[in-house]
Amino acid sequence: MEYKITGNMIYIIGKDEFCPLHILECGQIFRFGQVDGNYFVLVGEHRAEIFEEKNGYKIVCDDPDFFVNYFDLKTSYAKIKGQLKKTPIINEAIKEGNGLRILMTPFFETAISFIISANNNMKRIKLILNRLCEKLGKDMGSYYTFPTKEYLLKTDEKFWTEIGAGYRSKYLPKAIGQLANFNESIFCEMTTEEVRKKLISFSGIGPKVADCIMLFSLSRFDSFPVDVWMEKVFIKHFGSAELTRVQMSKQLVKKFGNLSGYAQQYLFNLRQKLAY
DNA sequence: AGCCAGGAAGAAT
DNA sequence: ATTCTTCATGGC
Repeated sequence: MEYKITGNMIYIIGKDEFCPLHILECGQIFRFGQVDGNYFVLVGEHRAEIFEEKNGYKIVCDDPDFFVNYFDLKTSYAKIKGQLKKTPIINEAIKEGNGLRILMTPFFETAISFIISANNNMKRIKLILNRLCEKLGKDMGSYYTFPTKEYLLKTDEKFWTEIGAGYRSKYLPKAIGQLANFNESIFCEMTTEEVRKKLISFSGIGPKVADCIMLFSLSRFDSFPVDVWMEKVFIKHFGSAELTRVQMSKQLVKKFGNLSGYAQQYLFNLRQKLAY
């Protein structure tokens, strides 16, 4: 992936491995939007805006080094896509999501976001997270940051109910307490199965949310989150409907190995077409 | 109006 | 160790 940094800008050279539509609209993050037809993305305390150019994209942001890591620009997708194209259904999905990339979202923000995502829909997840940041984030003028642990630790069940988190409101304060004095760097020495087990021990985190956290914030690409959509895709394109979602996920990880997460994202990006 | 959404917790079996 | 029930809420 070719890029160069100039001042507060990152220039993406070429459009084959980077497309804001594919990257942002595939459900790995929820704090993004458009102004004047250009995508912007919020992560932690940062903001970036993406402008399309003739032969690439211009990312205007507050911290280019942070966003080089966030967009994982040092990873080339050529091999990944080449390998995955051998599976016909994913080859089809890659055609429709060629510029997709898996982001490197901070652990704590990802965990909170995906606890909220359980049995929920994209629009309401975005709504709840926007309300959270407006209430507890730092006002940066044109946007609000994601709240710090310090502020999140002060929240109670009532707070989350008020911003519309529904029945997840009772898990969140407990999960925040558990996560706040937990250092995710210990995951480095653990297998993916051990990390998953640890994550599931936290309130509000089950198998699917754990898989999302591992994939989107811990670079565990040997995980394949199976939600209601991927269950439909699995039944139609991969196997029987008699399996549980956890069993489907296991089968898919066995098939795709360290490319599982990428495979999942290409399929999820095309979920409406592939599920029915 | 009823059904659904990037599921998990707790109870029952 | 697995299956069943319940859980808020905004959008379509």
